[in-house]
Amino acid sequence: MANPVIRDNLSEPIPYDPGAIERKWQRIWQERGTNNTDLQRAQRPFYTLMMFPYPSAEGLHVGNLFAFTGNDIYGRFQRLMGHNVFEPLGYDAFGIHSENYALKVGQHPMDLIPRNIANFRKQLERSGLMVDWRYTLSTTEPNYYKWTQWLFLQLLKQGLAYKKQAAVNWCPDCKTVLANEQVVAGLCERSKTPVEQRLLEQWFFRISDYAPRLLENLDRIDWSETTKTAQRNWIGRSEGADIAFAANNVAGEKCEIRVFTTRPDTIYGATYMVLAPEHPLVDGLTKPDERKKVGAYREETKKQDIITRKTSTDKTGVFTGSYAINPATGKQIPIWVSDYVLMEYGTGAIMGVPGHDARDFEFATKFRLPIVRVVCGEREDANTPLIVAFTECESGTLVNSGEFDGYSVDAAKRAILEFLSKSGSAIPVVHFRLHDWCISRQRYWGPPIPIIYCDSCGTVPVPEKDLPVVLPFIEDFKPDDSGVSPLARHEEWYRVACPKCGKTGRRETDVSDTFLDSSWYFLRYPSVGRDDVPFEKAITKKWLPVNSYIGGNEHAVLHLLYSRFITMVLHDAGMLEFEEPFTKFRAHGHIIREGAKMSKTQGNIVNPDEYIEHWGADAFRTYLMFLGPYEQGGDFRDASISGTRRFLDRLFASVQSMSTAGEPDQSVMRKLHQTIRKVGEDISRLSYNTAVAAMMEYMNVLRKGERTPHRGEVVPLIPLLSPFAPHIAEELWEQTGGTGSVFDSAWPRFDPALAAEDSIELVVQVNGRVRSRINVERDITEEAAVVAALADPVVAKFVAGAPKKIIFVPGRLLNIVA
RNA sequence: GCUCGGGUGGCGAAAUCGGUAGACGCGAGGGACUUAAAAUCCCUUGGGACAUACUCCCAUGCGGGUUCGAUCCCCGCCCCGAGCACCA
Repeated sequence: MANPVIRDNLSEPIPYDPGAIERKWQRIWQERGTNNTDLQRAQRPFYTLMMFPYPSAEGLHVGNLFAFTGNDIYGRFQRLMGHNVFEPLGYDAFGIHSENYALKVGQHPMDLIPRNIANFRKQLERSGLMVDWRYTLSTTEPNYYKWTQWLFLQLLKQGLAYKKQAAVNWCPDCKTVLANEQVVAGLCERSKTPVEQRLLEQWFFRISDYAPRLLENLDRIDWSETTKTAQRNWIGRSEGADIAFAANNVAGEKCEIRVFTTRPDTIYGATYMVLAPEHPLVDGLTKPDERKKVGAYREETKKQDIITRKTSTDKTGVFTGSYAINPATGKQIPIWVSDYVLMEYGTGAIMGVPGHDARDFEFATKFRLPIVRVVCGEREDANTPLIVAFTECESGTLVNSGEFDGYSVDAAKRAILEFLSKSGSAIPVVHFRLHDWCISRQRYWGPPIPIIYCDSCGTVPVPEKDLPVVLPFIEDFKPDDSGVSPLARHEEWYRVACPKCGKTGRRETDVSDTFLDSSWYFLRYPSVGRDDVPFEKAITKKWLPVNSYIGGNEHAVLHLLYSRFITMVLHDAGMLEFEEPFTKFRAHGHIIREGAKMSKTQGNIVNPDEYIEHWGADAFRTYLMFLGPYEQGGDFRDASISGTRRFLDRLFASVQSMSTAGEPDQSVMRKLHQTIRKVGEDISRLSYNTAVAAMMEYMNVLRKGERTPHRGEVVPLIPLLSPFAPHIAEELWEQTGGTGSVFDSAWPRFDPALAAEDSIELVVQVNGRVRSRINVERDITEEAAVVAALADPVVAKFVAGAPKKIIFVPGRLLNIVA
């Protein structure tokens, strides 16, 4: 292969021209199919997955490239380690982002998205990813979302999809449903109108049924601890009790109010009860005199948007006029209604224990309800006044609690629960805060939910053979004041024959959440091209679960949880053999610039094209990996890119000038083998910045004092560098006579014997302070080391008499305690 | 408020198991080459004391503790970032 660089002066070394080299190798990879994986014949399959991007009109972001490059390096490394690596990439192109952008620029997403994708593809190819583009996908393609709809039908069949009324944010001015992100401080982000709650019929998935399993499996998967912690908190297991409080409703009938508490030990301190405004018992418990007030309060809380309601801490509430009986004390306690109690959690009712819960304390203070101390700390007694709620429980002891006085909190939890259970008024329960997944979106740009409503047959699923329910092209896709999706206005699409009886029915006009699109895309990649099945059995068995997944932690509790849920559902339906989709997951950090996350509003976005143009994709990739620890992210600073570029220049120059005469230098070869080991270990644990540093350090040794490096010292560095800078590596591999692609060669073999040092620098400390460093044999004994150390005048100066104690760390350090 | 990350030179950072603090890179200063500049190459570069060297002292957000020895472990704070947030 001819060198693309034209030499006009043969005495000058050929300069490194990344633009030419990168174009050349991107062409060759394409022609030879270097990045393609033979999925059928692969012997050692390794599936590496990166989070597919949303193809924005602005194009590829440095953050995308940071994420993809880190994945690509890992994939290329695994290939050099002998695996058949499959590295696919696609587009998450449905959803509110695309739709809003299309609305803003006055274009149709069906026109916009394909253009964005084409642009992304071009940018991605320039960045040198080892992606097998034969297996790409976009969630907006009918042959993809056909299976997203199929997935919905499977959940329906399993009884895991259901419809119920739920609140959504509604902007009365824009007359549209808003996503939570579009509500800023209770106002619509566009019109600044106060947002209201509207109740709509929406589809839900029973992810909460899977809460215990989603939680327990976390102990068995190799994921970033930060991600697992986020999921644990999100799933939110809490152990406690359901306790029944007896009351009489206004009609004089007995009724029972069930509350959930994690602190049954504090029941003697329960001086009132609170029901959520939506609680079904509120009507029956509200006395005629209070009806007006309670009704008004319920109306008012309904109006509040979801976010304001969840985040306001100012306590409000109204008294129903009724009382319940505290089952422990037998006393009457007032029943209140307040929106600080949420209908969605627990039983929608609580016992108010103002002495030992900060929120109850605030509420009781505001409404002058009695506050009773039932737990006290070491320096307190039953009469110590409460200025704030006492919530420390570890060392607490019960007081004012009848026969349980003196019990520790832990003992009391068990004893009181047992006592209440006997009378049938309490049962131990475990609650999870994980809510069912609402997948309905009253929008246009998504896969239509495959349901038909028929006046005779009710809710009828679209038969699988009729999938996909194609999203029609409609000119006016803007949401309107009907509160339903714009699709409802498209008569000929909306009216459809019922699959059961043939009479005219109505289609479901909501589309599904984009997180449903992305909850299964990794299952699809290996089966791209198979239109008869969502994922083909044999190929899925061969390639899944995913071996390595690296992505942003912002998806810890959304995409990553949904994917696990969907995988479990398909496993339970007998369609998948595994129940966890990603064997290994690592969360990468984020690139910031000038102290802030890069964003358009901050005006600190970096366009990768310009950098690639100027420095080359290889230098840019290497820089991104070098700027900080990959799992923590780092600061993007233009100035530092020159360092990684210089490093590549020096490697390129070394290959042009290396000598073939004689033998490689032994001490350089020692450093080489130490570098081989370090780079391999560092890539394995995603410590990319130190891997690059190690190669730079080796380069410094290689060229120290303007020495001419030997061929044997230089060539092994090429595969080491290749995951980071694939183009220059291919070029130099070819120049040094390598056959085929460097990525079909092998990772250099590490030889421990060649890496071992004969002599070491032993650190000598006196009383833990470094006083000297002495050169000794690698395996020097403690006795010999002490003799050598005391021979050092500086050490001797600090050791007056006989040493009291000697600490010897072989090969490293000697500490003389004088 | 809760949870999880962080805090180390002028800057980005390293130190994998409690054992040389600051590898590697940027920037800065000096030098070589050049008519000159750029590029390249070489040297220096945490602070302080001494004229220099040897050497010594100080230094990993702050205050304590454990240890022969702490950037690392423990206790109590401060600050920054991310996520969750009236979850009973």
